[in-house]
Amino acid sequence: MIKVDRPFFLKANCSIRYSGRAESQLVQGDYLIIRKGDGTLMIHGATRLVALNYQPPGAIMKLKGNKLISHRKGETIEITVYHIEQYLEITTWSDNRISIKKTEDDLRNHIVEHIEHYLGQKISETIKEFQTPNGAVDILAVGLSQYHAIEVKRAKTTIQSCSQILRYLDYFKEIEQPTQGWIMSPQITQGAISYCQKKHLNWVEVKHESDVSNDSTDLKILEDHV
Amino acid sequence: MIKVDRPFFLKANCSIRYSGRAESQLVQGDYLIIRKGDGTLMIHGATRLVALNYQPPGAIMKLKGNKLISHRKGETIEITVYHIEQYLEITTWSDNRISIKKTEDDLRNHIVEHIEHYLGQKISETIKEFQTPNGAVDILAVGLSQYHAIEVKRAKTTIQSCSQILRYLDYFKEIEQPTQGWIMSPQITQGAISYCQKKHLNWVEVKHESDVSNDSTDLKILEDHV
DNA sequence: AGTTCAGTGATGCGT
DNA sequence: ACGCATCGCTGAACT
Repeated sequence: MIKVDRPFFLKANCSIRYSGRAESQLVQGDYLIIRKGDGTLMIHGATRLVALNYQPPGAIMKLKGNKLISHRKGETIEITVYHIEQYLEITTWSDNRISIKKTEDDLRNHIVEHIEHYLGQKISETIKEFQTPNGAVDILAVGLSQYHAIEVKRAKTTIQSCSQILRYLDYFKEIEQPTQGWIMSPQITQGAISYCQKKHLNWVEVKHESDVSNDSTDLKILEDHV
Repeated sequence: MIKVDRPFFLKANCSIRYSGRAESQLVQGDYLIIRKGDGTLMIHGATRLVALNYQPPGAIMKLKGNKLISHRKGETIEITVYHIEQYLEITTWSDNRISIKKTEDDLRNHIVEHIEHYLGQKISETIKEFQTPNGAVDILAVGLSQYHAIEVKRAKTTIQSCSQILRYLDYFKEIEQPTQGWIMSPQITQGAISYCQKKHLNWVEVKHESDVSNDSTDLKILEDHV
């Protein structure tokens, strides 16, 4: 008997029906089903990272005959179980989080620390996450004659980042505050470059601090050898 | 002994280190590790839908002492295993895909079929996925005096969808082709409405075909039983 | 509760 | 391979 209120691992021959924001069906087959203590439900097929069907934390599961029914905020997953191959209750399960580096936040902090270097001019003040009605500017830098609205991307900048900053510039235009738009990222796509040129946005290549310090380590080794 | 070339389920006390696009560490604890035949790797904690650490299809796994090392395109996950609680090889595992409805494509097709109704005027031609240098317009409708560039969203429209269509309008402005921008979706955010007004974009409320014909009665019956 | 945005986003489809 | 948009995105932060 499956206890649906505890975390479990289930390998079963089953078929799945989902209804909610969208609707989907999965033909009968052997799938892997995991349910976590917080209500999270995942049905995984043999390939791919993302689950075939899923429900985020908060779902309630019930067993009716050979059907497992999970429900959350108007969304329902119905698992019709034909054969159970493996059923395993998961007892001890840690709930730690990863500590992560090289995020956009890291890069933003690095840029703020070296803002005059990257903008190539005197800056009197920088504000992170400056709120506008059209969203928050990553970094707002106050120069002598104008503002600088800077959008930071941790990886490759695409054309939608250009749009993002244009929305912020719309606001500064409204309040008649001269502002230059900037994008700072390690990489940028060709389409974004073209669009930047048309819209008079500047792009500056920046590196993550850890990548920079790796370079300097190489340099030190080089120096030692010289 | 863990066979790293076959799909497996592993419950283990371990610690994880990830290095690649970003870097992360996960303190020692009891986690659930799944590896699929295509190389997919997931490390799941006790809560949340998304994995703590993961690798998409294509990763190669090797066992070195008590370390499981998975590598893919300059990205490495290192699992230091201290104690194995459960190890299970997953033999039969189906690789079917879900068939899904109420996608953006469904909605787009529905709109095209009733384009004159939704635009309230005579339309001589519609083109799906019309290519511009700034991206593809969902629906381009040719009216008597001007074009209509329509962005379709399956659910709630946010401010970034407005930006998207503005990029396409930039192109039509460049080629001096008068074009009206439209957003069609079941819902829209307040911020998007404001920005639409400023930018002279129109929003039209549209419903998914299945919602209109209210044939989701079977779901309601299901919910009643839950 | 609503809105916006980051993400190791992943995934698919186009060039 | 790169570029771009969608996703039942999820999750988090802030209003």
